[in-house]
Amino acid sequence: MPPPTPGKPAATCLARHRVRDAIQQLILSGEFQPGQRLVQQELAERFEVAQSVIRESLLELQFCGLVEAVDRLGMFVSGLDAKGLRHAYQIRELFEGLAARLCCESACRADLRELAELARKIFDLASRGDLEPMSQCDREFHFRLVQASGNPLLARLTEGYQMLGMFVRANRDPRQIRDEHLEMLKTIEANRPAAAEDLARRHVREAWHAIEEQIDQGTFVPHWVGQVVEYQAAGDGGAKPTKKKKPKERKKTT
Amino acid sequence: MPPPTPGKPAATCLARHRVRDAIQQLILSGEFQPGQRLVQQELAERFEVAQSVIRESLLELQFCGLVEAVDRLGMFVSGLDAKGLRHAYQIRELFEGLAARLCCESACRADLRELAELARKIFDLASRGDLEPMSQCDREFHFRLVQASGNPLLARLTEGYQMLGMFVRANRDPRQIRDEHLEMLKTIEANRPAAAEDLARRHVREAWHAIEEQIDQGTFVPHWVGQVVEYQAAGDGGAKPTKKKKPKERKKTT
DNA sequence: CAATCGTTTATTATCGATAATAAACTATGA
DNA sequence: TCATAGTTTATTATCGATAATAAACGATTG
Repeated sequence: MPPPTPGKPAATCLARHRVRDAIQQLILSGEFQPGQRLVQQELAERFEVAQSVIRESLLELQFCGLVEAVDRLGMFVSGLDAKGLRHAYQIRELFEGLAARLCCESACRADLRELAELARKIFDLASRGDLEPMSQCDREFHFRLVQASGNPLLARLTEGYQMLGMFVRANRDPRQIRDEHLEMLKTIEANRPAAAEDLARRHVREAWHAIEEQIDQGTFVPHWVGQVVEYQAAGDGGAKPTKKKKPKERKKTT
Repeated sequence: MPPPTPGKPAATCLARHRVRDAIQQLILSGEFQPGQRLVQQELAERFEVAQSVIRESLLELQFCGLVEAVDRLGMFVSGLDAKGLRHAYQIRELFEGLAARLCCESACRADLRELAELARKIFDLASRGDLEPMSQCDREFHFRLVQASGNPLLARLTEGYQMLGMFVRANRDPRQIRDEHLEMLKTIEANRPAAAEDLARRHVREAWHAIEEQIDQGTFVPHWVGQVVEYQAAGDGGAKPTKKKKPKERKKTT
């Protein structure tokens, strides 16, 4: 007769997931910088779990694209270079376009209303200069969009992989962003799939152009940006043992 | 002074990867059927590694989309239903289209020559009725295409996730497949990105239609098909604890 | 001073054992 | 017979320890 052990929180989430989310948070918040090495033992002590739990969490994050693993060498916070971002945006453009198109037949009124609400909120926050909440809202807008698309694989890929580029902030006119969002929604509501797809793709392209400009001007900060959204998804990934990573920053013999 | 231990194979690959590939093979070959439970202990004995190694391998495969995990319950070979396949093909269409488009500026002559070679080989094999090698060749064709696109993220997503749909066989006229492949290549060679993208997308749509027809007729076998290609990539993924899975097939008390 | 080789150390990869949990089973009572 | 509660068992999740490995260090020699 095993009593429910009243002292413990029943139905607790897997430690692996808890730690995964926490580390993700740390990466997105900037506390863990791109390129930084993630030492398993250190993290294990920090989160008070065994090293193997950290391993598994990092594996999940690897597949999210937030960390990269090199066999026998370690795991590192993924870097963010211009080329990688361009590639990510090429794909994001497809995803958002497909999402918008599919939404024409899948999104319900409630979804659209909520999306419009978010579009306005993004504008409000931007007007007030609250950049961080604005970014978060913007991400949520796009997450909701793919969720409303009715293609779970699309949602999983977008959320799971985070599409890398979703976590950098494009420096654009908030008014324009809002208008693009709203027009997209209007087109979806009008049930014009081709037009909606086109608008969504254009929207992503505009974002990319803004980021590209920042990169060219040297004003781009190669940082993950944002807080973890409430979503529930993860990993994938794969080991690319061929890729070499700077193994530096190893402790000296104290 | 640790001598190189001459008895052991130096620079051996991670056990995790070895096992991952082996299990993938077993799934694709059909020995492990969709829906089947993957018991860690069992696999650990079979591959002569610790259970934790199996865990990590399965995690990787989960992110590939080949297995699904349910927290505290186990891992199962992914199922293949009509809806899931449709969603996969929606995305595959985008990916192949983008790949073809990008190839116009990225693919070198050698790539194109090799692709043309493969296109012919696919036809030859199909003519002889060698369906399995044919499927493998076809997959290789599409893998090479995304690799030649010059967008590594695209390649990783396509290969890593295997795009699910890439591992079912569409029942089509081999001649038509060949012609579509070759026309696509010709368009790439002629540097007509928009046309190439369009052709690639159409090609995927055709494949999907063939599969859809098979499904409607009830002649579709819900099986993973194929052998592992030599690629090196992996998962992502994420746990979706909400999803319920048949926990059945548990051993009786012997 | 530069290059090479062995030693040390930090770190990952793997292992075997234990704790936690969910399903299967069994007994009990209406 | 059916439902329900307790027990057992199969299995996963976690832990702590060990083996394997790659970088850092240090001495030795040209």
